[in-house]
Amino acid sequence: MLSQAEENYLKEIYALGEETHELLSTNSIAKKMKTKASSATDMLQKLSNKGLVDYTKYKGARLSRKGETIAMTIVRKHRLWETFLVEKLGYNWDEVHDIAEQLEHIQSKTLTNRLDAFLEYPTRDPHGHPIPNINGKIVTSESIILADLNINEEGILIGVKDASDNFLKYLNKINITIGDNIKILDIEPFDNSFTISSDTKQITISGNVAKNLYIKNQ
Amino acid sequence: MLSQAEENYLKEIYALGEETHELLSTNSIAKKMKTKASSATDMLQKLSNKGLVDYTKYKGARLSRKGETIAMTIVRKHRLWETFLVEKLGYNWDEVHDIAEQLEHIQSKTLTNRLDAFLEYPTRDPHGHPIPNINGKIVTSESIILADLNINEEGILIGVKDASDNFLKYLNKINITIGDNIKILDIEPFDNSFTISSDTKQITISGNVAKNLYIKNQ
DNA sequence: CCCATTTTTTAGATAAGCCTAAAAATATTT
DNA sequence: AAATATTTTTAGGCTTATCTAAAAAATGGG
Ligand SMILES: [Mn+2]
Ligand SMILES: [Mn+2]
Ligand SMILES: [Mn+2]
Ligand SMILES: [Mn+2]
Repeated sequence: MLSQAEENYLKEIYALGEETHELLSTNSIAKKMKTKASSATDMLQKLSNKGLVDYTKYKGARLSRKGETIAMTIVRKHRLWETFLVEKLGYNWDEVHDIAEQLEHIQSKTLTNRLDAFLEYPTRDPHGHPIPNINGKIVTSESIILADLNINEEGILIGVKDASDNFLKYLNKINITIGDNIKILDIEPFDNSFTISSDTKQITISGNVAKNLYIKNQ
Repeated sequence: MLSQAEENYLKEIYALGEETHELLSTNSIAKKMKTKASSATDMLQKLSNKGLVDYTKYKGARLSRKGETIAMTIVRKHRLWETFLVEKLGYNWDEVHDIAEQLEHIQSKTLTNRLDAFLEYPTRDPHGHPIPNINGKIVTSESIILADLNINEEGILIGVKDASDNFLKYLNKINITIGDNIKILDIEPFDNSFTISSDTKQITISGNVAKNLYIKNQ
């Protein structure tokens, strides 16, 4: 059985490496864990001894097959609990992360799957992030980044890349939610900002914001 | 913020002292925590420094006012989560303790109360144990022990005192559940066993079992 | 390719929570 | 009331996860 600290490391190493699957630097892992590089080194050595990461001194680390499997179970639990908190307890999408951060560590062979069933097998969490299934596999429709759309193209907002408090609160403020139909009206080459219509309203968002919105690939 | 270990101690000290409110010996606390007396001493010193127990070296300990308040919030969480697991996720009453043992430590100002509302403010958990309300107060109808009833008296089973796996599985086996209408048919003075009718069926239980069943005081 | 800078690892400390063994206090017997 | 037994505390160790400071390795500009 892994400690909460070990599980948190595995999950964040997964998040960091998800896209590139490259070796990750000790520093990048330490930063993600909000800790010091020396602490990250300690943990990488421990996880390496347990066969959960492939780690070479001074080179970097990535999850092993076994480590990735465990990381997926934690991601699954995190996202299912977030879904529970929003769907069943009425929380907002910007309120659930810290609670799920704790709930993801509950150890029970059956709990996760019963929760999954209770929620009727959701495929995405409140931030639109895909929920791994019981086998740890992600099976969801592909998505693209809003910033990659051209003028006059449109699609449904299915998720956010950055799920930080600040970003979610910003989206609340400009009244953009998952499920909105978004159409690109204009792209300003000068600052790369996007003018979009979302359902009825029309707004302008920065290129940075546009890079953090996932649109259903249709 | 208290550690899980500290919270577990407070909760078990509460459970031990609930009835008598007497000073508790280090040994009794150690036994309840399934740990060594020296470890219990360490913890009692720490809790005493934090003002959560009143502790006198070589004499014993009891919860302080402040410690009891905290203990009640943990008991509340434990029992609400057990109720959730049975009512919403379909667990049996003998399967939920270990999971609730973990869930009771989730820290969130709002979660417990939202869960309470979601469950429609239950007053008893799946074992019939009273659930403290948002103010930490227990407000439930009084109950008496089945063993205190006389021949021909009857009442509704509202809870069990011992909620151990073994006892719950025994009750499953003899088909006794909370809500059953139980009537005392005979009490055998020789071994203090009780012959009872529970709904339609008629069975004999030991005096020990009878001492662990709570009947609604009517 | 060398030297300075940056990154990473190691060394040594600390705090929590547990342990065993020994010492101290208390309780029980005779 | 002494001797013995039991209970409780203390002393000292271990593990996990963190930190700071120092050492070692890697990197990159000239
Ligand atoms: Mn976490
Ligand atoms: Mn999420
Ligand atoms: Mn617990
Ligand atoms: Mn219970």
